[in-house]
Amino acid sequence: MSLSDKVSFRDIKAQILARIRDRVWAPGAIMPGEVELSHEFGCARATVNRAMRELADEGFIDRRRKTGTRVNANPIRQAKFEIPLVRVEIEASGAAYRYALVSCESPPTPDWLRARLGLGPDDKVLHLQCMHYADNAPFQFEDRWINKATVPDIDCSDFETLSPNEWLVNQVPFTEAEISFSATAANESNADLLALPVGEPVFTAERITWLKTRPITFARMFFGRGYRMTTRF
Amino acid sequence: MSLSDKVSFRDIKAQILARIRDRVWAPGAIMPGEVELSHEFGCARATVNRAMRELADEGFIDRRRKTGTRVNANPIRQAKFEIPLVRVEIEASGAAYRYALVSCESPPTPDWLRARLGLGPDDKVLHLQCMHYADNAPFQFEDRWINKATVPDIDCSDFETLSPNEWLVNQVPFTEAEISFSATAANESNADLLALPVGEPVFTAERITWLKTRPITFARMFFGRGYRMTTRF
DNA sequence: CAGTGGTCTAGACCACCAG
DNA sequence: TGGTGGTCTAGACCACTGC
Repeated sequence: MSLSDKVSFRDIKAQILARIRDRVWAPGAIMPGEVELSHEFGCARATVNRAMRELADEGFIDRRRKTGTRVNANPIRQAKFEIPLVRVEIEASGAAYRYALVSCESPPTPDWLRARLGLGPDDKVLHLQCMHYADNAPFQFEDRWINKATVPDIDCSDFETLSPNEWLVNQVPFTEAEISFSATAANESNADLLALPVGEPVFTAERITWLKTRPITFARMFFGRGYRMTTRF
Repeated sequence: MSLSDKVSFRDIKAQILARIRDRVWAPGAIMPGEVELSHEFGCARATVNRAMRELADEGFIDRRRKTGTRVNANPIRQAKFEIPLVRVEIEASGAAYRYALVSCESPPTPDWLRARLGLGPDDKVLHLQCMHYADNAPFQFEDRWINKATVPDIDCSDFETLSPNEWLVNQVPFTEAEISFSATAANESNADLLALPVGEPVFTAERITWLKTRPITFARMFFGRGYRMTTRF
């Protein structure tokens, strides 16, 4: 490191984090402003700004105009989970991926779904169920409803060999999504498909997507035994 | 909007996203470079840079020197979950929070824990179990091990009224964390505390934290019936 | 009103890497 | 080796908000 080296926003982030960790600036306390720090570190204010902005995004500090920047007392750390396609997730684990369509039909729209997605009285839906296997072991059972009003050119034949998951990604962009995770008990239909006893705990994901304000699809995904969703930071 | 208004990186992000959504730039295709876009939008390159950098962070595009920027074919969208303190989570829901210590002791370190945390043969641990209630209903059962080598000044008396969760946040900063979620079956000890039948599905979180390379704590958190972790984007 | 963060600019140099 | 993204600078003006 020579004197001519420019100071990077990464160095500044690390410095600030170290000072927070070592309680140089106590939780809840105001820390120096951008101008002061840029003098101390001998760099431009923009550089300090980027460092502090990223720290704020990551939940370490709280920034407010006029008041200044405060060290976050209860760091609401946020965990990021990557949500890849099932196929990609399975292939990344080194296993062979296999897809199978279980059923596909166009039933009358159930009331609960109408309520959940905010569908109009005449909106039709497609209902399909399919399986994703990893090395021929059941990995995920997918139970999906698709709004025909938003996705008109759709037909069960589309899903003979391609998962709806992937078909939708390629055909219908979405702008909003809601995901939730929970633990449910295997019922008769998914216990059978996942090769589990009825009542067994199943890691379950629900996902709704919209294009602007128009609902596209509602999906429930039931994962096979022992599934874990993990992240590090 | 007047001609004199400066172009914001937000506008540019929105524009680019719209073009990706509308397949103006197809998935997998190279999109124009920063210089070209800055001319088109009539702004500085730095502004385009910030817009594109954020889109890259969010997983929409893939940037490489020399090659240029590519629209991501399989958008590995990442879901961010906020991981607040249990107390904060409960209070935010409008419920009254209550904490209760179930047990606290210093047993011989179990081998599985030694392996899991990479503890040395002489490292001692503290084991404690506690409950978090929301409006007096069981919300979360916490089963935690703390490494005394990393956290020397620790004693069961610290946790009579303050949850270990909160104590650690205030006393011991961490640098690394690993979190994983799964669905498990209630066993006899947690079924009783959570007021659930044995075998009932339980949403379960495991968390390990380190200070640099030294393990601090391993915790398992079992959530009461119907718990959901939700996010939107 | 005044102080702090938020953003944009114009220009510069650097780092990486495909051809 | 040239082209593209990555970053820093110095300066400017704006926007929000506590006093």
